Amino acid sequence: MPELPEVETIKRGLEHFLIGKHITKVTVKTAKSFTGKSEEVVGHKVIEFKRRGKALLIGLDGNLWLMIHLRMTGQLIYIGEEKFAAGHPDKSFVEKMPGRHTRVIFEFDDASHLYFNDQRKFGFVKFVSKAELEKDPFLTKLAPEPWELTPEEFFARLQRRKGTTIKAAILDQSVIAGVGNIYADESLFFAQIFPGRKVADVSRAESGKLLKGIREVMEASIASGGSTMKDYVRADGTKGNYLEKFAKVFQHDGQKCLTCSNIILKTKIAGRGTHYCPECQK
DNA sequence: CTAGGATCCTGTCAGC
DNA sequence: TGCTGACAGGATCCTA
Repeated sequence: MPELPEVETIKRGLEHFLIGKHITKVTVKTAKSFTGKSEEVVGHKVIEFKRRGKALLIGLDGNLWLMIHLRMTGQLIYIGEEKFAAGHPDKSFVEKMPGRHTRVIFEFDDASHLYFNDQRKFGFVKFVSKAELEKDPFLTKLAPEPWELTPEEFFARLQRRKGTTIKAAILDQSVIAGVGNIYADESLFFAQIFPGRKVADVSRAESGKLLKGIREVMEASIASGGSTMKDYVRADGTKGNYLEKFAKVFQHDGQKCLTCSNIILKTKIAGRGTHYCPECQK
C-alpha cells in the first residue's frame, strides 16, 4: 500500500532520527523478510537515506546498504525518545512493539529501535554491498522519478505499453517510478482520463496532463505527511484516514464527485480495484 | 517482445 | 455462529 509519497515520508522521518547512529543488534523474526547476513549489519553506522520509487535505501558506512520495500502491508516504526510510524496505516502505529506482524528489529546505540512490520510478508529488507545494490533487478528496471521525466519521455515510455490500459501502464514501474493504485486513480481523475482507456488512444496532451496530475497528487500527499501515525490518530484520539486529506475518487465509490456531483464508481481494471467518475473521465 | 492472469501471504468483511 | 469467497495502496512469474 505504501506508494512513493509514503516512502518519501518515511525517508524524511527516519533520516532525522537515525543518521549518525550505530546499529547494535538485528533480530530477524521472519526469515523470508530479510535477505543477506543480518549479523554483519551490526556495528555499522547509518550515513544517508535515499528513495527510488517505492524503495527506501539506507546507506551504512563501508559501502553497505539496506534496501527496504514495504510492498502491500509494510510499515516502519521507530521508537526512541520520540516515536515515528509510517507506511501501511493500521493499529500497529499505536500498539506496543514488537507486535504480531513484526518481522525485523534493528537496535541502535542509544537504545532506540526500528521495527519492520509486514502483515502479508510481501515486503523485505535486503542487506547488500554498493555493487549489489547497483545491480539490483528492481532498481535497474525502475523508470525515472515523476519529477525527472520530461513529458516527451513519459509519452515515449507509455508507447511501450500501447496495447494495454492507461492504468496498467502507469502502474508499471518501468514506465514511471512510484505510482501505485491510489495515485493511479487520483492522477487519472485529475487528467480526466477513464482508467480503462487504451494507451494508444491517449494523446500527447493528455499524457502531459497525466504526468502533471501524478506530480501534483503526490506532492499534496507528501506535504500532508503521507500515511503516518499523525494521520492515523486524530487530535481527539479517534482513528483517522490520511486519504481524506487529498483523495477525490479513491475509496469514494458511492459518493458524489466533487466536480460534477455524479456518483463515483468502482470497477476492476488492470486487475486492481479502480475508482472513477463516469462523467468527468472519458 | 507484450498482455493478462496466477501467485506470494494474512486478515477482514459481506453474504449466506 | 460458522463457513466461504472476494478483496486488499505490490511486483514477479508463468503462459499464451
